Amino acid sequence: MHAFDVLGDPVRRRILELLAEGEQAAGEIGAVVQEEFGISQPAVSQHLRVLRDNGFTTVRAMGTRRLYSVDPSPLREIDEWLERYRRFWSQRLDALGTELARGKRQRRLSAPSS
Amino acid sequence: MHAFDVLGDPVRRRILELLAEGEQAAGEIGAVVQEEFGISQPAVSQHLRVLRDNGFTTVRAMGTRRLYSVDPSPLREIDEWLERYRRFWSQRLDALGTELARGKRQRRLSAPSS
DNA sequence: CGTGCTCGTTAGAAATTACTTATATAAGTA
DNA sequence: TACTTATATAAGTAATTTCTAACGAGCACG
Repeated sequence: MHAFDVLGDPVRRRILELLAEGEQAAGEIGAVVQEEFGISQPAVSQHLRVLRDNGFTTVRAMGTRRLYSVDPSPLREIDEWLERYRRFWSQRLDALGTELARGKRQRRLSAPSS
Repeated sequence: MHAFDVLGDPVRRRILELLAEGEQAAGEIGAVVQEEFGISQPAVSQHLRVLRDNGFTTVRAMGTRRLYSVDPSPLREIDEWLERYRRFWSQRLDALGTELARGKRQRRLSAPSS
C-alpha cells in the first residue's frame, strides 16, 4: 500500500494527528476516534494495523496496553515527493503566505539569534 | 474525494509528474501513461477527470486538443497538513539532510544576498 | 459534406477497502 | 482459578474504485 493510500482515509489521518501530540495507547486513540467517527473498536484496530504495516507508527507494549508513536519516515517521503511542486507556490510573492510558518522556522535554524 | 485519495493512484501521480514539467495535451500524457501502465485511453481520460474534478489541474482547449496544467492548490494543502510532522525530522541534526534543498531556498528568500 | 483525429462519457465487471459481528489472547486483579 | 480489561484477528458484506468495450461529440481538412 502506498503512503498516499494510507493517508487517504480520514480515520487514519485523525489517528496520526492525535499521535502528533505524543505517544498514546490504542485505547485512548480508540476512545476519541470511535466517538468522532462512530465506528467500532475493531475498526480502529484495523486502521492502526494499516498504519503499523506501512511504517507510519511504532508500537511498544506496556502491560496489556499498546503504546503507539509516529514514525515519520513515510511522511518524509511524501514531503520529498512534494518538493517538485513547491516552486508552483513558493516563487516569490508569498513572503507572507502559507510558507510563513516554515519560513520563519527555517530562518531561525539557519541564523541562530546570537 | 480527498486530496490524498487522488494521489493514492500511481497513474495520477505519474500524470502530475509529467505536468510538473509544463502544460501538456491529454494525448501526450496518454501516450506515456498508456505505454508505462498498459491501460487504455479511456482509463487515462478518467484519471484526468479525477484530477480536474479535484482541483489538481486546469485545462484549456486548443482546437481539438485539451491542454492540461498543474493547479497546485490541493498539493499546497497537503504541504500544510504535513507541517505538523516536520519537527519529527527537522529538529536539528540534519542540516545536511533532505531539508537542505528547501532550507537553502528559504534562506535565499529570507535573507537576500548583496 | 464526409472522414479521421482527439478526447470525453457511459455501462458494467472485477478488484479492493472499510466496516460489523464474533472470537481469541494476554495481562491484571479479586 | 475466574473475571475483567485491552487489544488483535477472522469472516463476511456493502460500498467504492478502476478497468475495458462501446459510443459520442467537436474540430480539421480533402
